[in-house]
Amino acid sequence: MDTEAQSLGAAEAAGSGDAPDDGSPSCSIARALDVIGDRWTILILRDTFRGIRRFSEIHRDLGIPKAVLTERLGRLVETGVLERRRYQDRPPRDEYRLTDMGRELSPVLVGLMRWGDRWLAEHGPPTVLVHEPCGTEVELGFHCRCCGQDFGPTEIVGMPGPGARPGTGGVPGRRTPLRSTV
Amino acid sequence: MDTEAQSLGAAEAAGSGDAPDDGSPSCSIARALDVIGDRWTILILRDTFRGIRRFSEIHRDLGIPKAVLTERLGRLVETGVLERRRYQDRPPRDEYRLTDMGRELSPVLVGLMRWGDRWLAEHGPPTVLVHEPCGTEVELGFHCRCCGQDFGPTEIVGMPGPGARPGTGGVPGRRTPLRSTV
DNA sequence: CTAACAGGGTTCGGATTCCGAACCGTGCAG
DNA sequence: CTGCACGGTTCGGAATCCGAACCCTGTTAG
Repeated sequence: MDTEAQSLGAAEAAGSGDAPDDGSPSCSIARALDVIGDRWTILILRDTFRGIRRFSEIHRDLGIPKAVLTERLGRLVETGVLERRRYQDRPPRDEYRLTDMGRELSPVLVGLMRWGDRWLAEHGPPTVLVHEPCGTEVELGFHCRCCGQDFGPTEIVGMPGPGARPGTGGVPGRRTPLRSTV
Repeated sequence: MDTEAQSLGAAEAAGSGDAPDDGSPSCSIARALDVIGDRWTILILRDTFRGIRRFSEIHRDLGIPKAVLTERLGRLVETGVLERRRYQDRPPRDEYRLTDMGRELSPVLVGLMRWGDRWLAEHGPPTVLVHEPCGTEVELGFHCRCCGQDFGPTEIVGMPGPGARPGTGGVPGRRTPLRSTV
């Protein structure tokens, strides 16, 4: 039988997803989810990527309760994903803009979008993303700088990195013997 | 001033994120979030990618309440992201495995992981993903099949696709005039 | 045969969080 | 002075989440 596993976080295969000692998860996915792991938060970010940046605009667009929007925007600003910036003085109005940190979430958003396009869109993609200079549809995928190749998840393996915690699964520095089961 | 916007879903810039007429959102990101837009759900998927596939293993690994795990696994099976498969008969034991649909979420998971590595990992990435054939670290990014180039989010624009709803923002078929503000 | 145990759940209060509607304060504009 | 838009806060009630306890099936030990 195939008891082999597949990539993604092999280094802490036996650890709990949560706080082993210092209160923060030892997995980058879990840590990322502590910041943006919430439906509303992701939709707010989608809006800011689309240029919808003001409290009232986001509120109108999403139908999100104001109290929740206030809380989510505050948290995003606090963690540095968005910044609050005054864009006019009379009357004073602020908008919420993506920081570099926020902008680097684009692969996650695009990944969700492509997946929804592929598996959940009855009538085809509502929106198509194209490479502006040439108008071709954008691809999102894995790439190897060494081989120059594109490839799928089956060719990926995980191994402990510099931030691996002792006692959370893998022997530090040694490659965890995982292979794809795809 | 720059009132220009950035990619991602331009086609429904004025629409609500939710159900315009048939009860399902007209944005693929929102639709995707209806299926996997939950912290626990994503952590469960992370585990299945790592080869943790049994109820008790996931329960132990995440510390998730059993009732919640039962509900999430049921929903994932129902939507086709996971499948429940018997892997031994005496005693009867099942495991939850990724389907093709589930496996195609890998860019989202990897995107979250890279982002967490880059912005939230104090001591460096807990886990490193490498291209198995050559051992080089995996890159995740946008690619243009036409130009053969890799590029960032600033070179992406959104336009209405075949599944765009009338009255949700853009004129169908016409490119929405968005540019990056990065 | 009986006891003990693991896997995979279900049930049940109590604590959080979410939600929608109403209200509030500031700064214009008429 | 009145009205209005923006960006919130406050406030119950409803939905979720949580941990602990319990349950059923099938297996292994004595």
